[in-house]
Amino acid sequence: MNDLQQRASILHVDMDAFFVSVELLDQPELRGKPVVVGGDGERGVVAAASYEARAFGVHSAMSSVQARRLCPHAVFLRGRYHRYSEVSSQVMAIFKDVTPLVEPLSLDEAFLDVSGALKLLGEAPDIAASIRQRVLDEQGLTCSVGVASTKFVAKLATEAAKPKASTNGPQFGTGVFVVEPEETLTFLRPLPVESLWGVGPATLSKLHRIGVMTIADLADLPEENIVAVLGRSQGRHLHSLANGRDDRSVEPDRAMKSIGHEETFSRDHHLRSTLDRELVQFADAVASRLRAQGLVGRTVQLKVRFGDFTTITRSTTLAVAVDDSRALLDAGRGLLELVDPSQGVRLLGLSVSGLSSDSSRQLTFDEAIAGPGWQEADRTIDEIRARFGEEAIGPAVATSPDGLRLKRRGAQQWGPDATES
DNA sequence: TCTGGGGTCCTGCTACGA
DNA sequence: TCTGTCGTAGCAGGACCC
Repeated sequence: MNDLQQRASILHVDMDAFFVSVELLDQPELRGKPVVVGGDGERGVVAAASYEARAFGVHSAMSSVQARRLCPHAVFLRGRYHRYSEVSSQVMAIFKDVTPLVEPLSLDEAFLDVSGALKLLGEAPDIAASIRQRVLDEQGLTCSVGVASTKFVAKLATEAAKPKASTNGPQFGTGVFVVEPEETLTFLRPLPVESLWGVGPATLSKLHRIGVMTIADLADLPEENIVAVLGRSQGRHLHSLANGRDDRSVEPDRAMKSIGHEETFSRDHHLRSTLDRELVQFADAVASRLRAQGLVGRTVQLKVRFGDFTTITRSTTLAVAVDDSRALLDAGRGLLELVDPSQGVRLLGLSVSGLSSDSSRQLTFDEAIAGPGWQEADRTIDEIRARFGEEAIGPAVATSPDGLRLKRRGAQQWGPDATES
């Protein structure tokens, strides 16, 4: 099968400035103004910037401090992960109405394989246009769509379709950009090599060192030269992409591989006892997400980032897969013992991998003898939260003057609160 | 003036059993 | 009995993505 001869039937849909656009839906008076969504603390980052803010050089992943300096008159909003998640589900539902083959990449992006819908709904570019219209009509949001015969070219095509920021305000994009199979190489070759998915700063500097600046440069080198520089797996992969070859299919049901929670503290912690209190809450957060998804995990990993930004991980694999907060906490505490926090810990994280469905869960020796103690307690907690709300019950260390403050996914997505002490 | 949180994937090393 | 090899699992770190 030659990828270049397939029909263009892969769509990549990307919402335009998604988090900002959702905020503008809820606060229309902010339209036309520079708006930045992200963490508001000293250690926060920008999650999304409106095209008006981008014109001042603000972009996502930039520190909030720097964004404020570049665009002091911008409206800064703290992100609302759950709201974005809710809107995302509605947008994804529109995609799934078109084809069951939808692979979400994040809250605001997905691949769609519409090859099965061509007979019924028309050519892929027409389907792309109708999806854009439906998202606008039903959700009031704009998106850009790339159409191609492979996933990564579709993703690059989306970039070409997107609006661009300028000092005269946002310049509208084409909305849909199509790369027909026979145009693939003409489209790819002039692009800078870092446009390829998987070329980040480290790989880019290796490629620059051997004179590779564009995708054409990479495509024209013998594969073994690239492999010598980047290693077998990455070298072969990028060489294939540069030549327009990508046989990855759209995978609608990708299983989750790990679940974790991590937080950067507003100031460094030097005491193990302080970190332990955080760990209690992380274990509660991770375990409750495991149970909510009917999963159990075996490998527990602790992540520690020190004040100087060096990061270490320590992990352990348990005899049996677990989903209870006590087991996660015990494992996490054992790993924390291996770490000396005296130099100052900036970030702590706890995650679980080696996931499987909880129906395959085995009883531990202790449970088999004494019955499921902590599991029972956790399930009771789940029931109380289901009836009375998430904050109805939680670890004692999570109590604050205004009640419980549980660690939850997205609660601190873009850095610690400005108000946090 | 630094650098979030959620992940995935790959590589290199070590240990271990066959 | 000793030594080498091979596959696999576990662990740590790093690169990358949005």
